[in-house]
Amino acid sequence: MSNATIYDVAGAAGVSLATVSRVLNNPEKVKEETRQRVLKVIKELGYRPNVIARGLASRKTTTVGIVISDVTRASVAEMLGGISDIAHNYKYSIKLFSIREDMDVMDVLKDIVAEQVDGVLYLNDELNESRVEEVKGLFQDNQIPFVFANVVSDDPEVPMVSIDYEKAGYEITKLMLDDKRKDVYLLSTARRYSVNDKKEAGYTKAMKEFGLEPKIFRTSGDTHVNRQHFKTFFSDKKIDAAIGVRDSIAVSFLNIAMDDQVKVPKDLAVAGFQNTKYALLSRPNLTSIDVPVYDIGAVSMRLLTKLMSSKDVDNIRIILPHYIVKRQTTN
Amino acid sequence: MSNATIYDVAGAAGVSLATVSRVLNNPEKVKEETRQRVLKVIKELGYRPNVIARGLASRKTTTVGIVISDVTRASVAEMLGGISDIAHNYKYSIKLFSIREDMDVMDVLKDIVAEQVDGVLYLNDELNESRVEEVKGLFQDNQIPFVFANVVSDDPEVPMVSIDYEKAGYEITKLMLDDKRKDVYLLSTARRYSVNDKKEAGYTKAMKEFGLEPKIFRTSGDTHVNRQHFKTFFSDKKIDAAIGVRDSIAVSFLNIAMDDQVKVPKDLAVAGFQNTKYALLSRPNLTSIDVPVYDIGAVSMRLLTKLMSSKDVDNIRIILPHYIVKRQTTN
DNA sequence: AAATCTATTGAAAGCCTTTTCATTTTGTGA
DNA sequence: TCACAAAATGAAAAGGCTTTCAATAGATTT
Repeated sequence: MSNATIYDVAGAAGVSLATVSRVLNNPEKVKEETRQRVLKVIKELGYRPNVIARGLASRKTTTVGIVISDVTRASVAEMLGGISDIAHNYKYSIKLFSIREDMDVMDVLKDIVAEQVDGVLYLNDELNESRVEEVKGLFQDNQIPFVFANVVSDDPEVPMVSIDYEKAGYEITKLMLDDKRKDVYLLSTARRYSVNDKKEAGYTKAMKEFGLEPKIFRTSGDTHVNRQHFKTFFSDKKIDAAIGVRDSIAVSFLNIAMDDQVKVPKDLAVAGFQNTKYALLSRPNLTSIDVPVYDIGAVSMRLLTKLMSSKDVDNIRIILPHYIVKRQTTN
Repeated sequence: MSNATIYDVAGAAGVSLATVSRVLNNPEKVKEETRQRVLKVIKELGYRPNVIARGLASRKTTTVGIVISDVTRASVAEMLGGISDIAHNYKYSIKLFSIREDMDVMDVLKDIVAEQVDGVLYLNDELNESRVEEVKGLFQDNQIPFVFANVVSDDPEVPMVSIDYEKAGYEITKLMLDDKRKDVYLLSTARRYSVNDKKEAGYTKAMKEFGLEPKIFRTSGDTHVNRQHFKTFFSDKKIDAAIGVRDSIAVSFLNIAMDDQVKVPKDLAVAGFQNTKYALLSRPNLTSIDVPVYDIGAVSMRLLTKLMSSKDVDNIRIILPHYIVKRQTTN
């Protein structure tokens, strides 16, 4: 059927392979007339170049590797949407690599290198600085362009696209404090990631400014476990505001508060991060920091294409704007 | 760095390429002693075979293509999780292909063929029978194994993994009817897909059994548009139960009902399909049909690996079990 | 010890392109 | 019409691996 090779096309069009290849890759180098003839044959035969052979010959696969931890997370999926759209525009294919807990990260990355991708997008926001450096080292050694998406690194050499999480953390905390709240908790994750560290830093800064003691409560990311943790909250603690480092954490906290007949936002203000669908579908609607996740994906993919084509890109560290979406869980 | 080729390994180990290749692909064919020697060199040099070259030579890429419409949808992402896990077990890489509205499906699929994937998983549940046949034809012509995941097709030749959506539709409707509800609406989508057709068929069957007229309300999938549509509902229509073909539809309907002070589940029962996180995070918690989305992904990937390795697979049509998760929106 | 197998290895072809370099064709100006 | 530069084309190498086939070495049989 459509397993015609370049030989078949060349034969049918009465030209050499080289010419067919040129028609496809450097059309301006072949005479209009022959070009049309070749294109006609290509169409008739339904010829599509074998991308593998092309990849071997040109040492370019027009494929990018996307490294993720958990596709299931709404933000990851959303980012993937942006990546996919842009990749399609630039005719890049996407290869997905999930890194699960039990895997050796560097080992997976070496596999990715062996896959001959032209570039790598690293999506895992649950990354700390030392890991970032390791990853950077590996890709640089192998001369593979890479971009971190939604990862905050202080290394100026690391190409990244993110929002200013510290500022966001500061602002949302400030919102609570300006509303005369005193016992503002930050609900963070047990494991430490650079992104959440930044949120914590912003939160802490705001609290300190108001002369208040920062109160960071660490919980697992798991909704069910959270539930257990949060239950004790209203009996034990004085609290009038809670900021979840993720919407899902904020919403599950909110739900438990509602079960306990806590008046929101009168006695308790709640806010989340990411402004996912959860925030919209929760009752009352959750105030949240809108992180332009789709855009982070799209922009980082675009940055990657630049890095893959030319060596000198002016700005390899892009901070996208965020804003607070005020809804019913805050005044 | 680690751009050692098979030649380097062969040279360093004092053997021919063929032997190195055998060590990697048919270890039993090389003497224990030499094998160890080669493996040692491979390790030292950090050699990893170039998968592109390997793909060209062996005509196998150990890569599967996953066709999706919208990664963003929670169910798609979840399925992708299952696929990814199993693919990893079998050492397959994943290439992602999104098909957006404005693209020509068959054209994209031909591209996928050109990408030389060893098999294809088609995830789009928004598929009608004729499209399924077209897709099937293309892949069969090109001898590429394929599986439809979460797609219902009546063609016995089409490999597919799904649940029995008709039965599920019947059961959830029956639940409402057994609870003495009379005005049971099905909130479906404007566009017609085989999966939703099945749900509708089950719903209709149950309604007819109770001598009631089926009332199918079609809306767009978009949450915001739904809102407009649904607003009119409580002033205009008599309704005591609503079944959304997706959780998100059910939840947005539920939210609007709650805004209108409708008593749920007393005066209005609501149920959804898929049992996503939305169902869990909504207030009150949404009753939903649990669709084992992760498993559908995992099982279909496993089925695909079978199809890719051997030609005769006993059962190419797998129906997974579903069940109703009763929560607070129904009695 | 000769004959026959079998296990192990190597040489070389092949997979389908791209790309370099050489060659042929075309076009231009005198 | 001729010389020469530019444009168009083709031949062949290269890319890194798998795989067939032939050759060698070692083991087994008689």
